[in-house]
Amino acid sequence: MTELPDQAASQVRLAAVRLSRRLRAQKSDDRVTDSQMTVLMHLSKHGSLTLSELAEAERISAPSMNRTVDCLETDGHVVRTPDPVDRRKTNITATDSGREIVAATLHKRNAWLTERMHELTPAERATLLAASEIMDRIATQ
Amino acid sequence: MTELPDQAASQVRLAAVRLSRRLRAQKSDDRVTDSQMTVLMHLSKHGSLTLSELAEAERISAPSMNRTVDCLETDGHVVRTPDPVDRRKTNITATDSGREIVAATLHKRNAWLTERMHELTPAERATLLAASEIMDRIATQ
DNA sequence: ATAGATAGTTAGCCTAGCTCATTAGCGGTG
DNA sequence: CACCGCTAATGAGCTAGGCTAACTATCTAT
Repeated sequence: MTELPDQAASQVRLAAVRLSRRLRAQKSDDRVTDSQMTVLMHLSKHGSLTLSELAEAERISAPSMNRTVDCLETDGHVVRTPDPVDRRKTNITATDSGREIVAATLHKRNAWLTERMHELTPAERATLLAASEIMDRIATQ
Repeated sequence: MTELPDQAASQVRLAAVRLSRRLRAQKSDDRVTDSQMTVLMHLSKHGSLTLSELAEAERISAPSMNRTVDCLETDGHVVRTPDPVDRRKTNITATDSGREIVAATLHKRNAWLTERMHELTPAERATLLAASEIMDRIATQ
């Protein structure tokens, strides 16, 4: 592994891409898309956030996040309220509808992966969980 | 973890999606896109394959794979040759140009992740590598 | 001979990322 | 106080890469 870092990276890359693709294919109902769901989760965890904060949290560009928030706003799952102090900023908050979706959708959304993880050995699950922490650190650093 | 399978799955899901997104953002030159590169790698490893075989290998639909192969063909990196035995089938083969790209691009493509993995401890790298095998198994099962 | 299955393809849709450019508001300096 | 440069949000338009539905050609089995 140390002598073949490229191949190790290649293997990790392929696995991450394939799993992510497979996860997206499991669309499990719903009322919101995957990226919208991520934003709603973030908002119900952290309360009101600005567009830039949301974009940075997911490491995507502000215009990309703007579109996602637009859709959520149109569907009534978030509201934009201008910041009273700095009027350039817009605070984005989940509505009751948005919070309700998070509560209702979370386990449905993860059902496929949860089931797959059930079929693993405890050691494999532990490895996966440990790795997910590392992957997230790499991805958001 | 066993008592909170949804949260474990959620963590793994987020990590996979975020890492995959981050990886895609590292586009590193080039002459081919990410999915084209994956196909070329597959072809140079396994020789001639049909469209369906390629689609199944990556667990995507035939039309999706068809588009990727179209682009590769237009750019001269693969050729389609009708199967002499079963004329419904089309064998897809990498050209010299395609193989050359695989050789030249592999390490560039993984440079970002390779570098990140270098910053990990050996134990973390081992965890990541072990997890990638599990993730790939889940994704392609 | 024909009916059904299979392989590839075309057309058209969707999600979700991006850059570039614009508008509005903020803060500091001549 | 006027202006300049920075920041926040947004609009426009592009791209990659998934999908389904529907068509054609071919094969296979009855």
